[in-house]
Amino acid sequence: MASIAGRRLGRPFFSRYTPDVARDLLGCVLVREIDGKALTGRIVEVEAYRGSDDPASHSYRGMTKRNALMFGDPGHAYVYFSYGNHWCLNLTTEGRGSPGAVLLRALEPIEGIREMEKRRGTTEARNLTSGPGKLTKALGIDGSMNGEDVVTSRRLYVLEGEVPTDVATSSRIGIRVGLQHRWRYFLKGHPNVSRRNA
DNA sequence: ATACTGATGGCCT
DNA sequence: GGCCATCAGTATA
Repeated sequence: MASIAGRRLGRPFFSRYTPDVARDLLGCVLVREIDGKALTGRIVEVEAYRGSDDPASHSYRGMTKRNALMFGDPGHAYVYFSYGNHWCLNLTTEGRGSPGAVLLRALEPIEGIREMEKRRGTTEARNLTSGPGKLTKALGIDGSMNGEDVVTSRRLYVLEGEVPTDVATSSRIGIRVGLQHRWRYFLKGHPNVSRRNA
């Protein structure tokens, strides 16, 4: 395995303006250790959600039981259940009281591909982790990971990667409000992003 | 290629 | 009760 992965991302990385954190997560490597195996993937698509004036963000209507992690310390996993079927993984950002999180939308599988195929029930490489619900299923991430501190955790963390050269932005996907913010960041033309166009 | 739709459950009004 | 930060399948072209 080529050593494209470096140090673990620390608290200061996540303690910044959410769109900046989102963009800088591209190229980094998400690591999930489960059952003695490492499942890893390069982050190729993310979205930023933040503040009380972004109607697309869970934090828009103030703190609730579900979204409390967005208001808490940066560098924690915020995992929520979506559409009755899927788990979505976010990493919290900014500082205590300034709500924000980055939704991880797609990975390029690196390590543990066989295991991911088993968990996803497909061997189609392009389809393995090309969506927020798909990547959590491939990596065995569910509500039990909610609140995990990715700065200290041994089960879930992020390593520095190569800084990508071809980053594109767009409106966020699957929402009907807050479209003015171009807070989706992805690697242009990458085969594992969740949508080919836009 | 795009378009729709059922599955399925928690959250919020 | 309505609305989702989704996905896989089916239908239509």
